[in-house]
Amino acid sequence: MTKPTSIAPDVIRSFIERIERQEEEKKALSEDIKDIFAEAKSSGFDVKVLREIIKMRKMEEHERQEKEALIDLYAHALGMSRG
Amino acid sequence: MTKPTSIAPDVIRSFIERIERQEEEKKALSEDIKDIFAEAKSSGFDVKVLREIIKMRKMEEHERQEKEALIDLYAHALGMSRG
Amino acid sequence: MTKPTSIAPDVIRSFIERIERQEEEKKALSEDIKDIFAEAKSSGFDVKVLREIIKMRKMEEHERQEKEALIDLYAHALGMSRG
Amino acid sequence: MTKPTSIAPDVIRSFIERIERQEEEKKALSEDIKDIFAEAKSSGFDVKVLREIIKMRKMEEHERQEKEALIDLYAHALGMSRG
DNA sequence: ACACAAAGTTCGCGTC
DNA sequence: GACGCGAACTTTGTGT
Repeated sequence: MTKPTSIAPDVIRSFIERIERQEEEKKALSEDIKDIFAEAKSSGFDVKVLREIIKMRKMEEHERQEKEALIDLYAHALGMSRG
Repeated sequence: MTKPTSIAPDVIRSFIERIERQEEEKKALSEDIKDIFAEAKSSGFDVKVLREIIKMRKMEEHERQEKEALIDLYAHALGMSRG
Repeated sequence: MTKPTSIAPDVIRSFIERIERQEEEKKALSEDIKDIFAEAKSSGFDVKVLREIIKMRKMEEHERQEKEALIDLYAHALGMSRG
Repeated sequence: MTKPTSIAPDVIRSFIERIERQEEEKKALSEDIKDIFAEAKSSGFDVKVLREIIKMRKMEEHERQEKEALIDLYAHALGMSRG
């Protein structure tokens, strides 16, 4: 068996390119979102208000998840299992 | 009137020391909090559960504030002022 | 023609949901990227170094684009077109 | 003698409120620091540079402490005490 | 020691 | 064009 002479340039390149591809897609999505806000604005909506609403909806979702987590935690602390 | 020959070493020193003092206090508070958790633990409480409860209370407070912000935002968007 | 009774709840809902959908996709991509870094790490690569490389490549890309822009500028100034 | 009906609600409440109080103070300090930076900025200082200086001073302090610790270590190893 | 979570810091956009 | 706000990334701390 032969020992590799260096640290696999192909492998590292592959990782980097995969990541860069995903980041490109993320960037595209960010631009899409920006466009939607612009569209909403030109439909007469207040962008700041929209952002605030979206933020609140996200928090509500998050809070719901936290409640679930807390219930689980109590259940375990009390030696109960959920089934 | 005389132009200062350089950038006020005393002034910059003062700013830096004021900031460092506050950061010291912050660090002390972090340690206090750690101690309280340790104390609670040795009183038989589950630290993880405590953290979760505190997190949820914080979120509820935050959510309340967001609702206020949204109401303000709507009020402004609708040309109303809160008096 | 009927006058709308309020400020188009359906329209605002549509905007918000479109945005939320894109944000979900962004989040999914972020997790994908995280996974790739994890995979690279377990292949023996240093994540911090990888990040650094990616950052450098991005800067180089940026510089390349600036050079392109400059060439275009000159080309136009000289009445040339790139074909 | 009466058996407690549950797991000490007052005690847990006390712990939580003590922690929350310390966290409030931490938050207040963070805001103070922010204000000081703002004040420095409006006095013509570059906030980024200030941050960098503070970071360096912190590192130097850290190194100093390590040296102290090393000296202590030697002192103990040699049966000496610092008076 | 590793992974997840939170905090702090930096970057980019919109506004004035 | 500078300022402030909001989002993204990085880094530090915490729990497993």
